[in-house]
Amino acid sequence: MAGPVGRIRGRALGRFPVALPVGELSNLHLKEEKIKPDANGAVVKTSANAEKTDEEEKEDRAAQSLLNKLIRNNLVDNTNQVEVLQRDPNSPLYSVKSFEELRLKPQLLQGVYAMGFNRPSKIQENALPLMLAEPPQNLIAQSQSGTGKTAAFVLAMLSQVEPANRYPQCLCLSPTYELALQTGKVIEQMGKFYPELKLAYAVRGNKLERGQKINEHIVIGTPGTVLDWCSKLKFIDPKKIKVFVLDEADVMIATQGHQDQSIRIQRMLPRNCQMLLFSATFEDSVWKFAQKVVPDPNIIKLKREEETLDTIKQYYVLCNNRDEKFQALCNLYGAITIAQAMIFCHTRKTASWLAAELSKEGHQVALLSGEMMVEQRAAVIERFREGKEKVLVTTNVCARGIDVEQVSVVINFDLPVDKDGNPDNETYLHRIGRTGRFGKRGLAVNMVDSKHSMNILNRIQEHFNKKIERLDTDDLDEIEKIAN
DNA sequence: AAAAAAT
Repeated sequence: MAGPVGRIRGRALGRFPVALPVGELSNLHLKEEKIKPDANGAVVKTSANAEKTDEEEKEDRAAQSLLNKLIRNNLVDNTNQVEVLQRDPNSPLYSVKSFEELRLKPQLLQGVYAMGFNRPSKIQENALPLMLAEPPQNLIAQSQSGTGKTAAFVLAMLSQVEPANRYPQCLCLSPTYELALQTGKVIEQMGKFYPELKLAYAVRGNKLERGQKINEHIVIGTPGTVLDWCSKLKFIDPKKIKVFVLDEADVMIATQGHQDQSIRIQRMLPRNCQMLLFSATFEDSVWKFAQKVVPDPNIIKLKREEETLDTIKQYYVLCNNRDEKFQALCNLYGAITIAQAMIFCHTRKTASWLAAELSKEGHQVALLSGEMMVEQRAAVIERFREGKEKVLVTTNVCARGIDVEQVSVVINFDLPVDKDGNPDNETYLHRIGRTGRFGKRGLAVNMVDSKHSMNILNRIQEHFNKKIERLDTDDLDEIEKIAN
């Protein structure tokens, strides 16, 4: 192991002095001319100041040579799996290996450990120091499903809360009702050692009285309700929000997603509000848009080949029509109910049809789609979380973010396609990411029912450059194989 | 096509 670099010195990173190797390291930053277009052709900006004095040039060269040395000594991540681009040239290239290093408030650190986290995950190592820096830094961060993004931004929100101030200081948007509830629970758990901390859910079904004011410190919600509460209904004063989080950020700012409402909400926030965007996927055009709407962003980006999780085995089943898909699914039922499974359909109609048909065959399944009442939706997802339901038939409403550890199989009864019928690679990755959480093994089975859908699957395969193997559901040995 | 929505 290489010796220490620089000297350890306190530094005002975050609200508390942080011990970190500053000295030479503090001069380390990525130069604009070093940044090349990434694999997707996007060029990312890192440094605001263009002109440099001779002195600065010299410092830059020294910093670069130190960086090279550090890389040789493996002190800096040189695997190139991720690109971490920091905006502030004066902040050190820095990642934490323990939660203690972040100098979190004690009650927050207590919450972290109470949740069973021991060491920061990869994304947490890199994102937390940036998010907790002083002054607050904006961040656009990409990390695979099930790698701890939620805990990362929840920590960022909680560390900014001043409980004495009885008004919303942090706002987090989720694309769906179920995900908002889930993220809310994480906030509550992680913040449970702040006795005063209050959280408000701005979601459908939560009715407030006219003229009422939200005095909770953190608001978690879905875009439509949050926008209403901020504008027309005036329940929330957006002017005092310090941290704005977009979870599943790509779908939140996509034109065909929740762009309208999200941007309208963003415009109501104060200019110096910290913006944090997190997702496992950022399709090229959305990535560019994200960099336009986030001022001076820091960036954590995955290379295409690192987007998929190797722990998730992917298969396809070849059928000729919907009835054959149904039969194949019935053959699989025994294997998938060893643990829990999620079955995705393209429409609400197909989902409810499929749930009904499986029930008729004597297979117990639960159904969850956006056409149901929110109370019912909350009850179903709760039963699924508790393991009272083994199989959940659903639509894209559950494609993103839903974290049920026992889910070991994801079935795409219909392949994910967008409104033009093209393969929806991002949704594919999110769907299969409902399994294989936190390094666990997972299985994805795609049901192909025509030449057309085989073509879609092939294009998904090519996009991720990942082999999807054929599975024969009439062969019991094969099914045995997937059941482990 | 789904989701969001006190319209």
